[in-house]
Amino acid sequence: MPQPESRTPSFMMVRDRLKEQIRSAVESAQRTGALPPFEIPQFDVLRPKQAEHGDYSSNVAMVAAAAARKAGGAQSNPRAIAQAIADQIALASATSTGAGSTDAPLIGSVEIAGPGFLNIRLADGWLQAQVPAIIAAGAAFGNSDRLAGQRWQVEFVSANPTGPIHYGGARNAVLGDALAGVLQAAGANVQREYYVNDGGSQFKWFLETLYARYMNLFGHPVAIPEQGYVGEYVIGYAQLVRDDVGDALVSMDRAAALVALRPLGRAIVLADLERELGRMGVHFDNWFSEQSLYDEGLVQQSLDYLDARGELERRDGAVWFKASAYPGCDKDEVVVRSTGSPTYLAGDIAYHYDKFVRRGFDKVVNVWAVDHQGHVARMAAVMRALGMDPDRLIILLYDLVKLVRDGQEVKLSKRKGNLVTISDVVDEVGSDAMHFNLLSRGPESVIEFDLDLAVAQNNDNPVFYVQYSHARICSIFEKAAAEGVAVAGTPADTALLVHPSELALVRKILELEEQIDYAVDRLAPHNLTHFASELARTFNAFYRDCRVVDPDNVALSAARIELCRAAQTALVRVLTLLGISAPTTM
RNA sequence: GCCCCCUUAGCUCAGAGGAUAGAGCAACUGCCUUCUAAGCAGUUGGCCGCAGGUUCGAAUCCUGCAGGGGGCGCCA
Repeated sequence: MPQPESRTPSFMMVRDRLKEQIRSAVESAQRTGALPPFEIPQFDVLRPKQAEHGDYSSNVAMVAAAAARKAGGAQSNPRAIAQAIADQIALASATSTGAGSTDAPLIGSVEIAGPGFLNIRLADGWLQAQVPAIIAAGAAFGNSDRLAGQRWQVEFVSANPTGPIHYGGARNAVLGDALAGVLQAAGANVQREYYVNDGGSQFKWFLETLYARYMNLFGHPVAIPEQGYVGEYVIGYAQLVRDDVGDALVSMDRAAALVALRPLGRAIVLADLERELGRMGVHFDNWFSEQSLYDEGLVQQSLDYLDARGELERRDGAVWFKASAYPGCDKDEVVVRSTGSPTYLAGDIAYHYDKFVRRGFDKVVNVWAVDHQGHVARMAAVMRALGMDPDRLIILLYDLVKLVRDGQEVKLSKRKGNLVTISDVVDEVGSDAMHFNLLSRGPESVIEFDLDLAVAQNNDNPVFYVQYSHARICSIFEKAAAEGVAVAGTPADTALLVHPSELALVRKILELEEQIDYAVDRLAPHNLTHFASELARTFNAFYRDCRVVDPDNVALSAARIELCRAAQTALVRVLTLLGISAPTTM
């Protein structure tokens, strides 16, 4: 059978190809006089909910009817217009078959239904030909070039460097990581960045706590400051400091010791953050220091820049950013206190100046918890004040995670010390279950996560369902190899795949591209968890209906092995994007 | 008071202006001589918070209202 050798991993999405074919069919119909001349309006190609309505449907005839009527044409019945378009599509498909084309025709049939929908069914031959193409695409399957050439940054987590991250931060981590993944899949050059807030008061209180714990190790009764961190983990950090420098800080005066402690404490807490995030498979390309903005004078530089543009004002001894001049902001914001010390916003202005002006990212996504929503309009104002298009900065807000244990909500607080960390939850439910759970809902929904239930219902967790399917595929490969029927990777005639469950599986696999595109569109990857479940379910239906390993039909077995490999390709791809492992046995 | 988000099956949630609103869990009924039954098939379950509007068509867009959550600091 003809193999689509020329197809690259990023071939045009089916939906877009259909749209193109429909458009040219309309134009052909207009040329032949079947349709009156009119400007082709915006129309949709979408996936019908009902399977009987085909693989795709289009409302082109309905929206064209209005346009035709407006153009004064006699033909304005949507169903009649649909018929004219369908005729042209059928004609085009029939004539494109020959001419030595390596591409099988995409469209199998077109039907007219309801008020004038065009219901399109993909051709079996085309579907069969996609199986080797999917396998060939491998880890790149589902990629597109939609964002090719663009430099993106996703800044996420960015929890204060004062100790382990609480569970709510896990949502930020999985969301940012998955988002960065789909942006990369869409062709963008993506940097994952963690903004380290080592320049503010929280870090200062952390250092003072660390100092107190350190001194306590040597029997000196230094009290933990009132705003310090009482969690016992700081004792562990203090022991690491002692391991590193011994009693060198004990004899120093307090101020000098704190200065010396700054890089030590920073390194210790960052190592802890990195390790903890690493346990969930989340890794950053860059850890950006807030303090460095001050050390390099960038805060002053960007404030001077705003001042020169007339965006600042001195009032009541403080320096204000005139945010109220911008939409969504009802008041000005202090950037330098009357005490002379800059506010957090001053650092943030410099930080974003750095992101866009110095480092030149085309787009930046900041993943923030919803309690920072007041900061969103402010940052848009900052962008405008810096003379940049505010659309280049995208703030992705996600709502909170309510952790429930023993029927009661667990309050998360580093200060109180009854910390529930990411590691705690990874220990309890596992990284994979946590990823799936936190990524199966939209960012704006509140998640109530019952730890007891998660443990008790381990087997009912959808993530296991999906992983089980993958393990099942691997098991089939072993079985096939053991029986000497077919080895994965041997050439096969995928035209033998004609069973409805086989073709349904190919269809579902091919949907991944659109799912990734949709996630990029919305900058929210939660549709991918649902897709993963659907893909697994579709595979299981195929598994039920079609025996893969059959010594009496080696050719068919080989073709089905290839289909399994294609399914595996898609499963691994979507699980990888979600930060979930694909175990070979369970 | 002003601003933002949410409200869909008993529960947790999807739903991209399209046709008869979907999954999972829970409940009930079947299916292992079989490549993983950690699976599959089926049944039950809905004034899509309420009321208007926009249009060929609204869970989806607009307005108002109710309920829930969050934000409005010379905090970060």
